[in-house]
Amino acid sequence: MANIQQVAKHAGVSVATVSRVLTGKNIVTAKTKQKVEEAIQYLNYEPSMLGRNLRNSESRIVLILIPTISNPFYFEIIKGIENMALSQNYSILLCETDSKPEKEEIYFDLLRKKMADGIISMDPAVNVETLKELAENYAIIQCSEYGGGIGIPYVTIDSEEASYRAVKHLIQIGHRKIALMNSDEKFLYARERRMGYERALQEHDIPLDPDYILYTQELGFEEGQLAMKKILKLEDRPTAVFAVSDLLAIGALKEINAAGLHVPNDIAVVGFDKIDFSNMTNPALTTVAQPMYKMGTVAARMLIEKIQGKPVDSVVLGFELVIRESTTG
Amino acid sequence: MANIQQVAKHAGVSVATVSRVLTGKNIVTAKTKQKVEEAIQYLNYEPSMLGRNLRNSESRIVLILIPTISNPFYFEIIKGIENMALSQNYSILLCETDSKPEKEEIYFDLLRKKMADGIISMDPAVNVETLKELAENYAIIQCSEYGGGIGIPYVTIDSEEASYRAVKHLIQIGHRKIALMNSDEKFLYARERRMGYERALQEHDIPLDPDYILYTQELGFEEGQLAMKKILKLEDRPTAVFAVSDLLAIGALKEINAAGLHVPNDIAVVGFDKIDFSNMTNPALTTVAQPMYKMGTVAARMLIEKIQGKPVDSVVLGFELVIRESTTG
DNA sequence: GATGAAAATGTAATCGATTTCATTTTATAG
DNA sequence: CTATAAAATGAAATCGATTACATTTTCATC
Repeated sequence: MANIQQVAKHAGVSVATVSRVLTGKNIVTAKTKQKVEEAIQYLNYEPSMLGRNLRNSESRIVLILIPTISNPFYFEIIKGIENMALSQNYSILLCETDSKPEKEEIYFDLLRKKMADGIISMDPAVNVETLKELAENYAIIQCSEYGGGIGIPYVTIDSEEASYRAVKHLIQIGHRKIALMNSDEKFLYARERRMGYERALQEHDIPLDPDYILYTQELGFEEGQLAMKKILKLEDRPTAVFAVSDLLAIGALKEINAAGLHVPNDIAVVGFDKIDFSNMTNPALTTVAQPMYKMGTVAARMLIEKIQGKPVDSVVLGFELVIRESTTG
Repeated sequence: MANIQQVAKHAGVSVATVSRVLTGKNIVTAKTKQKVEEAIQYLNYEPSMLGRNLRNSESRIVLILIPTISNPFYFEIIKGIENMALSQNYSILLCETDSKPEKEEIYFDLLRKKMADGIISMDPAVNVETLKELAENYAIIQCSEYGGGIGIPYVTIDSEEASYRAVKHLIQIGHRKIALMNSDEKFLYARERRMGYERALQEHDIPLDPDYILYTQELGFEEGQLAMKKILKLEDRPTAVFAVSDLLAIGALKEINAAGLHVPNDIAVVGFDKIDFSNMTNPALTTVAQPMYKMGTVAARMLIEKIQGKPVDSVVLGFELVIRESTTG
């Protein structure tokens, strides 16, 4: 496979001139340009990014950190990131951490070893201390999930308000016994969503029942089933469930069905995220739609600006409550 | 950020010695080794992969080509590939082609420009001619979907047999009017699955009804709904549907429910792939389980061997019919 | 202590591009 | 036609590692 030397030789010019033709930024005579392009064609030459990247001290690769690839919540975000990144000639490397520090380290190392130019972290479980430390020397953006007050720019939605609106919807259609299926409150968004839940209840003078608040380790289908099993065993059974992820809600749905109960007549269900599957279930799921694609493009743009050394500010995007069959029948 | 020169200087040795300590393959005195390690520690040095990769003429990155990230079918395969790759110090770059040649080209270029060492293609829509051409100079493996007879090693299952077994199951539980929801027969696997379907029918003297065979453009939920709508309009309505992907089957499920019919009492449904969601629906889906994780690890191993210049042979893995509520109630 | 082989280390080339600075060529004006 | 500025091109340094080859050090042996 040809290199730039051979192209230069074949075209009868110096490597500098070939490089000028390649990058297109410098002035080259039309005639020389043609000679060079012919040589490139003839030799089937493709410039090596290995050489270019070393010289430019960049890899043009950005890392996306997600806890698991199995949660469809990330799809649209990833698409947004990818499209923005590709348009700026960056490639994305998808990094599944399984929320394990040792896998995280593998990808952090890629950054330290210059194999990546920056990170978009969507992993709430990520080691915040390490992230903060890395952020001093490398470009890092938090997307969707974020640790507040650690000085790393983020893009997200107002979780408290979204949660408030979801619960308010349930109250407005007549529910007063509403369960909250939340994730571990070590995550900021979990605390915010509980606060929104409480605010909606308080506003309508509904007393808080601690039995109605459940915590799950992860946001998956099985955890939703498990939590729903517990809810169904409560003496004073709730008439509605607000789950902080669609997968949890879908698990709940399945469990309610298995118990021979009807959604939404016996128990109404609200999810969070508006993943594709939320529309495929029976009944279709009422859910909070995050602007995922937008989130992705914004995060990518922020990261690229950060890589270029520009200052970037955090962004809070809007959301939308999508009302479907699981609350209105 | 420090480079190898500075480490060498600080440790009072040559860069060669530092490199020897880094790679660990050459003999270095315990004393010098310690000096170097202290310098590395002191300077917070991380070797740059840009330099190393240029010198070694490798990127240690492999590409995974998938049509869309939204189909959960790819999850487990990707996990398999990733784990095997990581264990061999490769990183994976997930490439969504949207089945568009122009996006494909972006990723092929990464290979040509030495930014990637090889490709695992799972995209049946991939331009076979280009792929074949690339395979002459680069390491390429086909996974799950493959073009036969083009000399590129693949790992897959026996689609014809799997399809045969799925349809046979439907026949054994009493069905004779069985629809096939297939994808475009430009894909080899689609042709193979139709053949399996026909073989099962023939074996039980069930005449082929062309109205019972439907073709969809893609393998998603909406296409399943659409196809099911058509099936429900048939005068002589089938009592069972075999869909060549779980997403199609889930779309069918939803549509059957919407029509007020019951699965499996009115219509039984069988899917293909055993994606996570096939278990989350109501009722849970009978489906053909592909050994996806295994497929991923095998494909990754094959690719790495190919990169190392070793000869590799294609592999056909087993499958399993998972019988659940959508056929047996 | 001298000898020679083996072990440890150093020097310098190399991977393949980009870019600074120097040099040559071209164009413009007088 | 010459002087001069501007444009085009080339030579060589550079990015940061690895490694072939050369050189020095170590150490066992006599």
